Amino acid sequence: MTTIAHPTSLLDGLNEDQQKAVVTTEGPVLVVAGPGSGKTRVLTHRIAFLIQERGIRPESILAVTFTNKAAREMKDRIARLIGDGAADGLVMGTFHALGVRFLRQNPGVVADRLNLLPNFLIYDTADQLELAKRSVVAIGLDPKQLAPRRVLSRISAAKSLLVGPDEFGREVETYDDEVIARVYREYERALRSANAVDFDDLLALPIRLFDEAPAVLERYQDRFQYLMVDEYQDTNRVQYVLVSALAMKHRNLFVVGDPDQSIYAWRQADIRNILDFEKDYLDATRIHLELNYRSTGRIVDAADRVIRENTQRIDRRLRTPNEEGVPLIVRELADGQHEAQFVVNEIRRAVKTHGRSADDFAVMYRTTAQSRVLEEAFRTSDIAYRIVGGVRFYERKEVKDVLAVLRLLHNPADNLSLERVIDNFPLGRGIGPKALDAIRDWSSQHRRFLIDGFLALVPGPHADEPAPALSGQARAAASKLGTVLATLREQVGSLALAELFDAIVERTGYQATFDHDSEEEMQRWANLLELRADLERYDLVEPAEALATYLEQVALIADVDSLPDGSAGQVTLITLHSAKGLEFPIVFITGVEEGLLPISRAVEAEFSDPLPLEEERRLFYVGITRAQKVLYLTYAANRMSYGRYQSGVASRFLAAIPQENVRASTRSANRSQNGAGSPRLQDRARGTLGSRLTWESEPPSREAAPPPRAAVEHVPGQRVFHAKFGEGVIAEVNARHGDPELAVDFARHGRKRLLASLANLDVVE
DNA sequence: GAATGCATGGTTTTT
DNA sequence: CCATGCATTC
Repeated sequence: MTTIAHPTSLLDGLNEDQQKAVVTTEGPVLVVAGPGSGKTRVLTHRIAFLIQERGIRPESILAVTFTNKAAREMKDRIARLIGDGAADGLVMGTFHALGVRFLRQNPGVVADRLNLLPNFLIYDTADQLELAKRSVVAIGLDPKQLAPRRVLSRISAAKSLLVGPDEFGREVETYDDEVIARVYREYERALRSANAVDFDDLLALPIRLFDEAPAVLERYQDRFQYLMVDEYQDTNRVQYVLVSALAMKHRNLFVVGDPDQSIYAWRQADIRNILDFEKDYLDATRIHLELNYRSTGRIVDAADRVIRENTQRIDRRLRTPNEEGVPLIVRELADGQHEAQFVVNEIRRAVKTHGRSADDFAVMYRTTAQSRVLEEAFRTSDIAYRIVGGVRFYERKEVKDVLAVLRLLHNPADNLSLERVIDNFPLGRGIGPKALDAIRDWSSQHRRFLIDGFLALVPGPHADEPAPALSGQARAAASKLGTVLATLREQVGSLALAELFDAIVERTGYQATFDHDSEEEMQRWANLLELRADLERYDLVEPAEALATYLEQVALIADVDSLPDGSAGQVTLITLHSAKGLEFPIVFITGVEEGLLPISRAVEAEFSDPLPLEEERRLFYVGITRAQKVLYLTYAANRMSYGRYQSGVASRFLAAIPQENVRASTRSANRSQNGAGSPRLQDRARGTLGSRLTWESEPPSREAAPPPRAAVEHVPGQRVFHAKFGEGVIAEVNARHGDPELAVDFARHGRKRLLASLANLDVVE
């Protein structure tokens, strides 16, 4: 082949192992790729290589990624390698997107065998929870006794293991199992009667589809000659079965993963999938990518030392050709607020003095709850930031409300959405439980959808048809709702989505409920306008298809998917889980404390089951290895949880990091750096004399609490930070009595008058 | 049927 | 702390 004499540009700049991974196109291949070892590069170059050098048609290639964002970026990179359009037809996406695709492409079989009509909806986590709750009630149990959340996680786990309600029922061991089996059965029934699927179904139903119609599977097996799966260590049983089935014919299965980055065992991810790959495929080629090109020597070394403590791993050493870099910065802060302010200050300093851009930074944390305090600090600062996850846009009440109407219009079987509309829209007023029961009776009697009961009450040509037994006010209210829904339904397919949005918020009276004088409600309305803008992007889509396309896109969107691919000039606030696969020049990992990282549940289980603790350590490892240049590790001596301060200690994980790689500083070092030494005794005396008011936001533990300090020279114009009020600017200083009284303008709380000795202000900058 | 107020329990992590 | 759910009241 000519490619040997003239090495193709697709191999340029790749090391020997990476090249091998690219050119080994035939047969099963396992790539064990450490963090920063260029696996995305290998994947993109390999796909480009298959198309350009091996002449494989793009539509014969299937690549599964962990997020839509990863898919998008890889497609872009491939286009850059071999030109726009050269990879058209390549199928690349998440497992869930792939699952939907299989279901959508086979509407006949899906309807006949799986009982799903083509307009089926994908229920999100909140919908699932609601459905689980109703299922608990439906079988005559109390959701307070049997937490829907727990039931749901059991159901989800079962589905991930391809265990249906029947099999689950057959294998019950305890009474608890038995009850859950009954809920599971009801949950499935309700889901199907709503013509809906949940996330787990997107993976499990394609497998049932293939079982029911082997010809369909064969078609895909024939088509996808080359399969690639990224993040293989985080696949679960269903995903494993799906991949195995698809790859069975051509056996060109290329999987990439890193057992040390397996962080989804709680989601039924099974690390054995990657560990046993060579048992499943005896002729597999194994390639190791161990050279880390991402991080400095000190960061790589720290990561290596940390992960080395795990027992459940293949021994290997992470190395880097990169320079040693600067030491890691480990810092203890007084509490969560100070931790957040420290992060903000460090970022501001680096931006000002080192010319860093905000998007060079990521702030990571274990639990989403931690993002609150961080956000507060960023909000009162002048630094642009972005939170990945948290309260998801599509989960906001007002957004879900309008989406419920859209979903109902698309899928009239969606009773959950209909009831949401009744509960939350002005139009639903006057329709109470009694009226709803009557309509429900009618619908089951006539074997019609619930929504049809409302439509049957609409005055007009069908007035002679049987209608639900309602009278008076309830009838009038239901009829009115029916009329609006009927009108809206007629407009689906002809109106553009944004216009449909307008019709909805207007005709249902929803828009009128927003109070213009309430800042909060105007924010909600702004959210809806954002939704409207989102809908406008579908103007180019065929109106008949637009609604279906939009709803599907909404359902499958992940938190990180909304992260712009390029730079946005914002600091990224993100959970450690979501950060997997990303990289940033400067990373802060916050809350590196016992109970948080590792999370308390893992600590509690430690002696009976060490695996969760090891997963926590892998999570920390994932976080460390996101950093390219600078890594900060912070923890707080006191942290607020459930409204109370609890004192904390540094995470055991920190102990593994060699001291010579660290520039540590204790809280007191941190303090004295802030100017003046600390005349603690005096101040403490004054502090106890002072009113409780100024102390209320301080940790109750006097020992652990930072002593108040004075002697910091305060001047007007100075930017300061207060644990409770956030950032502010000093407006006046009145020093008549030795202990200066300050007037501070806080961004969020307006002007406050504080005594310098008690306010415990940190000077910003 | 809606508005208000109190009690309760919950935070791991996400497609 | 907070969000949710239930009870009380009108």
